Amino acid sequence: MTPPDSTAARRILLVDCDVFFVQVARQEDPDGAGRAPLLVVGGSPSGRGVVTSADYPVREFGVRSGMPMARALELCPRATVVPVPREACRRRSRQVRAVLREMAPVVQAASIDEFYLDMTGTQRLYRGESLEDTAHRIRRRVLDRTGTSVSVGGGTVRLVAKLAVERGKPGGVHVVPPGREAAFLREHALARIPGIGPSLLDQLEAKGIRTVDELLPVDQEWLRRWFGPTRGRWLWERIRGIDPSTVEAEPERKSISSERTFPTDIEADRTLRRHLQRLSMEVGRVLREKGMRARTVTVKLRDSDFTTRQSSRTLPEPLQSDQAIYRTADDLLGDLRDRRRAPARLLGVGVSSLEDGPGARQLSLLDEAGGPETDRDRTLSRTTDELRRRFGPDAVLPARIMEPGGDDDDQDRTSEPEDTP
DNA sequence: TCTGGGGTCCTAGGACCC
DNA sequence: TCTGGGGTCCTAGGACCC
Repeated sequence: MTPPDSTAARRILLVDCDVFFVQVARQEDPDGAGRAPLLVVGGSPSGRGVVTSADYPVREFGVRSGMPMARALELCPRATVVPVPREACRRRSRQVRAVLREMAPVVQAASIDEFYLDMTGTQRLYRGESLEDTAHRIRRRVLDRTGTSVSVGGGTVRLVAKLAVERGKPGGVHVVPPGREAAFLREHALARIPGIGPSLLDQLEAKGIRTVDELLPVDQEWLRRWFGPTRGRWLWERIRGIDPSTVEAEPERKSISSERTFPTDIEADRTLRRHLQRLSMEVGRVLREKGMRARTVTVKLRDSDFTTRQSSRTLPEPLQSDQAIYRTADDLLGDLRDRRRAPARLLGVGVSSLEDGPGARQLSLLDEAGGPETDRDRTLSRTTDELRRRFGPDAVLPARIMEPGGDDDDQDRTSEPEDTP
C-alpha cells in the first residue's frame, strides 16, 4: 500500500477551530454567553446582521452561518445572541498560530480559525510517527496551551485535508491515506466540495449532473468548453482529489478594505461622504500599519434594492495617506451617485495594487507635478497614526482633518465647484 | 427571512502597443 | 486600404469562502 516513492507524497494538515466564535464568546463571558444553552454569535450594530456562528444545538433548529438574524430567531426563538468578540478572536487566533508554528515547518492562516500545515519532510523529525498521531498531538497541545478546541483533517493535498476535517469535527482527527484521494472525493456531494457553490451547482444540474459520479465520466475537454479552460480543468481535477495549491507561510496581501451597512438607508450625499471619510481613514490606517502603499482605490455602493455597484481608479503613483485615498474615493462615489441615485444601504472603500513600504521615498518631483498625494498628506497621516498610538484609536476625529475647508454643504454634487487638488 | 465584513480569484471587454 | 495576432493594463462584475 506504500506508494512507489513515499517521500513524494505531501503531508498536509488542516487545523480548524471548532465553532470558533462561539467558543471564544463563551470563554470571554463565562457567566453570560458561557451559560447560554442556545448560543448564536453575530448580528451587527446596524441591526441588519447575519449569523456568524451558531452553536451545535442551535443548528438542530436549522440555523446556519450567513443566515439573517431575524430568520435565525424565527427558527430558534430561545437562542441567546451575542456580538462577535472580534478582538478576542484575533488574539486567540494568533495564539493558536503560534503553537502551530512550533510544531510545523510551514503554517498558513487560511482564515481567522483555519490553519494549513505542510508537514512534508517531518517524518524523521517525528521519528516515523503517523500523520494521524501527529495530528492528535497537535490537537492536544493547542488545547492545553490556548484552551481552544480544534479538529484536524489530513491528506496529501489541501482539498482532501479540508474535506477530512469535517469528518473529524468536533474535536477529532481524520486523515485520508495517500492513494485514497479519488475514492474519498466520491463519498461527497458535489455541493460539499470547496469552490463548488450554488451557481456552478445550478449550471451542472442544468446539464443533468448532480453527483461526483455523474461528473467523473465527463471529458476534461467538455468541462473546458462549458466553463472555460481554467475553470474546466480546475473542476476536472477537483472531483478527483487533485489540488496543486501549496501551503504558504505568508501569502502576499492583495487588497485592504472597509465597509459598513447602515442601520437605515442613507440618501444625503453629505452623510455618505462623511462615512466615506471614516472608511478611508480606516483603510489608510491598516495600509500604513502593514507598511504598504496602494495604486488602486475602489468605492463600493449597495443601493436600497441590494444592487451592488463599484467604481475604481488606478493611479500612476501609489498612495498611503488618508487624505489622498479619500479624495480619490470621493470622486468615485460621485460617479456612482451620478449614474444611479438611490438610497444607499452600504458603503465601502478598498485599496489594491499594493506595493511594499512607504520607504524613504525621495520627495517632491511628483508634488511639483501636482501628484495625487502631497508631502503634507503623508505628514498628516503619520501624525494621525502617532496620536492614535499615544492616545488611543479614537484620538483623532475625521471631520476637521479631512475637511479643512470647514462646513460641508448639503447640495448636489453637480453644483459643487470642480476639485483642483 | 431579507440578506455582514473581510478577503481571493476569474472573466470579459476595451485601450493601447508592437 | 484592409486586416492580423499577441501581450499588458485597467475596469466592472460575479462566484466563492469563512
